[in-house]
Amino acid sequence: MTEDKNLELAELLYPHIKTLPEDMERRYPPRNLPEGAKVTRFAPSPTGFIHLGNIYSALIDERLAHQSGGVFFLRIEDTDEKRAVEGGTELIIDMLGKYGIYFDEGATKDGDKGDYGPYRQSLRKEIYQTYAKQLVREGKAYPCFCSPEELEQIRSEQVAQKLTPGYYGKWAKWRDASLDEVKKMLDDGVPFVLRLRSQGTEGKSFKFTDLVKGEIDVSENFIDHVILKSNGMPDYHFAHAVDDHLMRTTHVVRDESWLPSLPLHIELFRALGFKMPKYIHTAQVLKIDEETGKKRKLSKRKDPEFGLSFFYESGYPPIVMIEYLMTLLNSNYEEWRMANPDKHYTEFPFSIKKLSPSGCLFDFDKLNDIGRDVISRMTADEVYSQVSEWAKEYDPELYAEISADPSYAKAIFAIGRGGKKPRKDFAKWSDVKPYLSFFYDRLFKIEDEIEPRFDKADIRRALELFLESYEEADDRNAWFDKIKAIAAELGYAPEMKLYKESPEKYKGNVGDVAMFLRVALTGRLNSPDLYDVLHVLGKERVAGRVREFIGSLG
RNA sequence: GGCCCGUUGGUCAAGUGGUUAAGACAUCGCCCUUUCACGGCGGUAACAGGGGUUCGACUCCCCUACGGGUCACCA
Repeated sequence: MTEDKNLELAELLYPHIKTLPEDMERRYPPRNLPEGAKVTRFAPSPTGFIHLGNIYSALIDERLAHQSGGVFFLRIEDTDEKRAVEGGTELIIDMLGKYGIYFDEGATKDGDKGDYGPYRQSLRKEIYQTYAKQLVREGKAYPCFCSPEELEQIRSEQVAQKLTPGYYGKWAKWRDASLDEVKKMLDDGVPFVLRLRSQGTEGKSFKFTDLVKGEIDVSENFIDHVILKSNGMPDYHFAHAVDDHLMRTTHVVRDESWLPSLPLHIELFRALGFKMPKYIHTAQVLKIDEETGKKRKLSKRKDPEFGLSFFYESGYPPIVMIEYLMTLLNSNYEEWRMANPDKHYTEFPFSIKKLSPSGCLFDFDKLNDIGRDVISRMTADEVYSQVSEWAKEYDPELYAEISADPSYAKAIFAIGRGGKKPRKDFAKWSDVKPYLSFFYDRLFKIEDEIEPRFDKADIRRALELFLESYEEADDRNAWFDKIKAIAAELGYAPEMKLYKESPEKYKGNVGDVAMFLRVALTGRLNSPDLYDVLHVLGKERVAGRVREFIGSLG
C-alpha cells in the first residue's frame, strides 16, 4: 500500500529520471588501488577565493593521498549559482598550482579529467536525482511545499516556545501528506524541496570516531533536512554523501565547523546504504579580531588579508607558506626540517595522528622567521628569478631596475649568501626593495644622517683620503688596513680595542670612519658588509657617490 | 539559548600516571663584530579552577569557568 504510494510519488516527482542507483554503481566502480591508498578531495565553491584555512586542509588532503599512493581530486561545489564567481574555478586552480598543489583528477582549466566525473556538481544533477528518487521510493524522503514565509513562521513559533528550531515532528507538515495533496500542489506548479524523512530522536546521542578529535559525542539527527533544493540541485549534505561515495573518497578532510552537521551526514549515508568514509575534522586557523580582541576563525569577508592571493602579492614565496603550514600541521615537522634542511617537504612522513585537535592562532612572527630561513638557503640565482617573477607583477619599478642588469642584481643577492651562516634579510619579496634600493642610482638617496658631533672637516678629510687610497684590487684586509690608516691620521682610534681602553684619547674610532663611508655610499647607517658593497657598486659609482657626498657637506 | 569541540609560557607546541614540564618563534641580557644581518651562550615565562580515582596526576573521571564552532532551499 504505502510502498505503492511511494513508487507513485517517486514517478510523480522525478518522471525524467530513468537511471537507478545500480547504474551509478556500475558507472563508478570501486577504485582499483593498492591497500592503504587514500582517496581525498579538495572541494571548494567556485568563489575564486582561497584563504589560509582552505590550503591548510588542502595540504592535508594532498599529503594523505600522495603519500599513500592514492588519488587527490578537485571537485567544484557549484550547486549555488549565487556564490559562483566568473572564472572562480580557474582562479582556484591557478592559485593552488602556484603553491605546488596538484590534482590527479577533477576539474581542470579545460574540462574535467578522470573517470569519476563530472567533477562539477552543477553537472551531476541526474546522479543526485537518481538517488533522491530511490529515497522517495523507499519512503526515506518526501516533498515539502512550504514557502519561506511558512518556514519562518514555524521557526518563530518554535523559538517562542523555546523548542529546537527546525522541520521535524509535528512541525513537519508535509511529512505525512497524502498523495492527493502532493498532486494538487504539483498541478498548481508550487515549487518543492525534497526532505529526508529522519528516523532520529531528539536528545539521543552516540559515539563516533573522528581521526583527529578521537571519540566524540554525536547527537542523533532528527530534523527532516532539505536534501534537494527547489531547483532540483542538492544541498551540500546530500551532494557530499552521493559524491564522496561515488567518487570513492576514503578520507574526508574538512574543518571542525562541519562537526554539527555530521549527524545528518551519518543518517544520510545510512539511508543511502553507503559505507562511511573516515573523517578528519581539523581545528581552525584563528586570528585575533581587532574589534573584540578575541580569537575567531578566519572569515572570507572580514579577513581578505588572509586570502592566499594576499600573501602571494605581499611576496611570501609559496613554499614559505607551505613550510609554515607544515609546522602547524605536524608538530615534529620543525625538528625534521632542522635535521633535513635540504629535503623537500614531501619527503616528510606526514601523520594524521600528529594533527592537533585545538585551533591555532596565525603567527606572522613565525611565518617571517621561516621566510627568512627558507630564502637564506636559496642561491643568488634562485633569489633573482623569484624576485623578478614577483616584481614583474607587483613592483614594476623594482622589476625594471633588476632586469636591466641581471648580473648586477645577482651580485647584490650574492652578498652574504651561500656560507654556513647566510644573511637573513628577506622574509618575503617585498622586503627586497628597501634592502637594495641604494644599489640603484635612481632609488638611492641619503636616508640617515651622521651624528652632528662629528666634525664635518673630519668627514670630508676621511672621504678624500679614502678616494686617494682606494684600490678595487685590494683584498679585504688590505682594504680595511687603509681605513685604519685614515682613522689614525684623523686622530681616530684605528682599533676598537684601543678606543675602548681610553676613548678620551680619540675623536672617534675606525668604526666611525667606516660609518662616514657607509653613509656616503648607501645613504644609511646600516648596510651589508662595506667591502662587498664597494665591489658590487664598482669603482666608478663609488667615486661618484663619495664626491657628491663631500660636495653636500658644504 | 540548545548541541558540539577545545583549554600546557605572549604564540606554535612536546608530553600519554612518577620528567629539574622539551623545542621553535617572540622577548630580555651577554658574546662575536667597523654598522646591520647572521651566529653562539644564557635569562624571564606555562599545565584554567575545583572535586574525585590513585601510593602518586599535566596525563584518567566529574563539575565549573573561559574560548571557539554551529543551529539556511550557503557551503
